[in-house]
Amino acid sequence: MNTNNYENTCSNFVQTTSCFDQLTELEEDMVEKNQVSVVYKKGETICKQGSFASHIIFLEEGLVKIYLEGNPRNLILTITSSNHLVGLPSIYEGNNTFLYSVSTYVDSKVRLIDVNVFKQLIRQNANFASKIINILNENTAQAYGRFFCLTRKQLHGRMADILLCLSDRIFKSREFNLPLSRNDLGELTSMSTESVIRIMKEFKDDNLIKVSGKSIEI
Amino acid sequence: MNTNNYENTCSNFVQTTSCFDQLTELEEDMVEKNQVSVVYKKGETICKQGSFASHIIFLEEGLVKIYLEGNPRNLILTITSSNHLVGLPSIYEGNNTFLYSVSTYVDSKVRLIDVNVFKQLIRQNANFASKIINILNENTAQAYGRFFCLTRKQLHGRMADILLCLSDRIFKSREFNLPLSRNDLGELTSMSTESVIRIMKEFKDDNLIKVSGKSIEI
DNA sequence: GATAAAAACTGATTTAAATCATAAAAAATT
DNA sequence: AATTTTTTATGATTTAAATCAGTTTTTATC
Repeated sequence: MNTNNYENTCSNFVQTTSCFDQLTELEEDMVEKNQVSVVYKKGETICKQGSFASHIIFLEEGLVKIYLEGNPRNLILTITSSNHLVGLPSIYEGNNTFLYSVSTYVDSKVRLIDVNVFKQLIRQNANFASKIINILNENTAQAYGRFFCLTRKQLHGRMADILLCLSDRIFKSREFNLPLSRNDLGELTSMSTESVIRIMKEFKDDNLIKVSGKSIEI
Repeated sequence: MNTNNYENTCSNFVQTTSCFDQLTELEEDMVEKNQVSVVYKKGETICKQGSFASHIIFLEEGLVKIYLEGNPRNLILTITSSNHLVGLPSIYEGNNTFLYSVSTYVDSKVRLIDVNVFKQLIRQNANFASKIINILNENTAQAYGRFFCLTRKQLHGRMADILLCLSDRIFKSREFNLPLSRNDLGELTSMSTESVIRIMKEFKDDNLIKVSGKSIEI
């Protein structure tokens, strides 16, 4: 990975959530007994920034946005797809609330794991903790990339970056149906909805992308 | 902590680096034997983004900036003072380079701890790993706050935020000698040096701050 | 299928902040 | 102490991007 290249910052790499592989049978059992499966419909909110974080969220299937609430506009930190852990930063001492809100773009299936069980697993299983550290650090690397991108690049660069990242990391195809609205793209790139529209139009006119309805081809 | 209040984002809270308290005597010994102490003069670079991260940096004494290199301008992620660990995000699998550069504002004393020893400690001591997770998560919380601040607030808000944070978290006084240049304040607030100067002047004219030389009073 | 509501689009206008140009002051170097 | 270099400062100009105002299209709801 080129660390001087602040690209592909909309989401993180596919994290093999191998952290669970580190658990003993007993520990796996403990997780099993202290989790619930929940299905969310498209557009629903899984967790709300500032509310008590009683559980860690494992996204089994679906697509969600992780965002900071702001007035009047939110800031989308990442788009996250299947098999990712969400809400890890809420497990540190002295903070038991969600740092961000999470809501779904499509129907999604999650497992909610008791946060205390999760903390206990970290304290008793160093290999598990080590994997969690890996995940946190990867998220940090991604956050820094986005940080740079949003504060130093201008509109066209930010838009291109996000479209490429969605293509590379989320949909893994040059052609995909984008469930994000223009407003969401705005909250993701930190620009106004009108600017998103204008730039998308320019990209279209320059034959960089093809748009028809929700379908986008790069 | 009010999670909807994106303030005080220049630095993180004083992290009691209690992570080392979790080590056994044997482990402490291992750290002891695999670290070196280095003294850096003001303005020197401790580590360079993209270079191999062979060690974790423990800042025993001093003041440093942690920043992403950019052309033409850098982005300062945080200002860090004594007793903090630096370079933790570099320890994840598949990445062995520094995510950021670090350089000193004042003469500083650091201990460089072998990264492999550090990784081993994490894998063998879950309590240690748990503390590291705490630190990482606190850093993440801070980064998100800054993220929001830099992308959603405008110049005056960003400047005020940084000055207050420096006062609260770094110097712990309403009056302090600021070793950062106007250019650094710009890289910290993501604005041009000229804008920093203009806004500082406005704050001065409005009697929000008093400036004489490097000394600032809020 | 009609109506309401939300999202997408377009052009005109405003504004925040960068850039440019240049000077003064402070710090570092000889 | 004289010099060069760096930092701070100030005003004029430009520019990127937001805001505003309005229309069209799509989606959701009755």
